[in-house]
Amino acid sequence: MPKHDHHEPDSSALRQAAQATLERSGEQWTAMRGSVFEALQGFDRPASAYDIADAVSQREGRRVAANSVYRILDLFVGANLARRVESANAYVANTHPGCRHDCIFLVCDQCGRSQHLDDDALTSGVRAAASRAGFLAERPVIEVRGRCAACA
Amino acid sequence: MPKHDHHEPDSSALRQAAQATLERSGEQWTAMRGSVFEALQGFDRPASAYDIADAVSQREGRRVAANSVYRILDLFVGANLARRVESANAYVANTHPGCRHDCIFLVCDQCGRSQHLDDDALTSGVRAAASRAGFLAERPVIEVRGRCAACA
DNA sequence: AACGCTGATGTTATGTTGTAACTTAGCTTG
DNA sequence: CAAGCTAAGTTACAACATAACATCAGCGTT
Repeated sequence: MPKHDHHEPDSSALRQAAQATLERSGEQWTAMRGSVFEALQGFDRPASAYDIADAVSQREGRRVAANSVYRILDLFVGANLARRVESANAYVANTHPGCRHDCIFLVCDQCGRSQHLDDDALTSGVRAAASRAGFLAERPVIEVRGRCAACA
Repeated sequence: MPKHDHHEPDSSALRQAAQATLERSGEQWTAMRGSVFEALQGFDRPASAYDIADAVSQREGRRVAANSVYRILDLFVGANLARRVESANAYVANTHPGCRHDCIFLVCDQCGRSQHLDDDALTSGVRAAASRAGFLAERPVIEVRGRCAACA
């Protein structure tokens, strides 16, 4: 990974992966969608649709309505490019677009940042428990509110 | 359990248990709080603060602001008389006030009803996973969206 | 080029959820 | 009764989310 690259290779790689994933699912990668994705990536914590609308508005020098952002975020969530953090009414970019598994978010009540955990044993345990109760699990929501290491 | 009782003994027992729990925590059980609790109990699915405000307004024949309901719901959640279902922006009465453990909600996307699971192995697993990540877990949010047995 | 189709976005309006700030009422206690 | 407290009322607004309809660009067809 070249250290001298000014264009943040990780984030541009992620953007490209997101684009590829979206296109593979038969959707277009438009300028607007690119802007929304980049704005989303630019936050270091879950961002609300309105946060993103503001960021995109800045970046484009014109008023972008929350409305349009919601549409695109819904698309992203459906295509797994982004995740919704339910307990924060906010969204994060998925760092592994294309890989579609349940995940766990740890959300700091102090700084607002979140980290992402994968633990298939746990998530499949949750699905199994739902199943034993006769429930058809479609979307587990597993989040933990508390204090992150930096804020504890 | 007497079948002929018209006053629904379970729910009045629950109301009494809730009252006892709240009072044990040093808070008053006022008429308003009673109304809110009973309204909450009266729903067969998670109810929003506004749903409850409407129900209480009906029941009391006067306008009750959502505001007041939120205050009381927050109190109830703090005292464990009620739980908030994050993925539904709604509240349910806790059928076991006084016993303060993590719980899992299964929320049906079709009928909106939710059921409550207890699975200490799972919830402590989630807390442990957070802990391993250096995160101080304060409030796990474990919910599953999908279809209930009746709607599947 | 004119047409009509489609998908994406813009625009406006409105609905829903949640808080904040301040006031009023009722109770308790000196 | 006055002071002090807690609960609840009132008003206003902030934040989150959706609905309905208009516009526009691209594209294939005539």
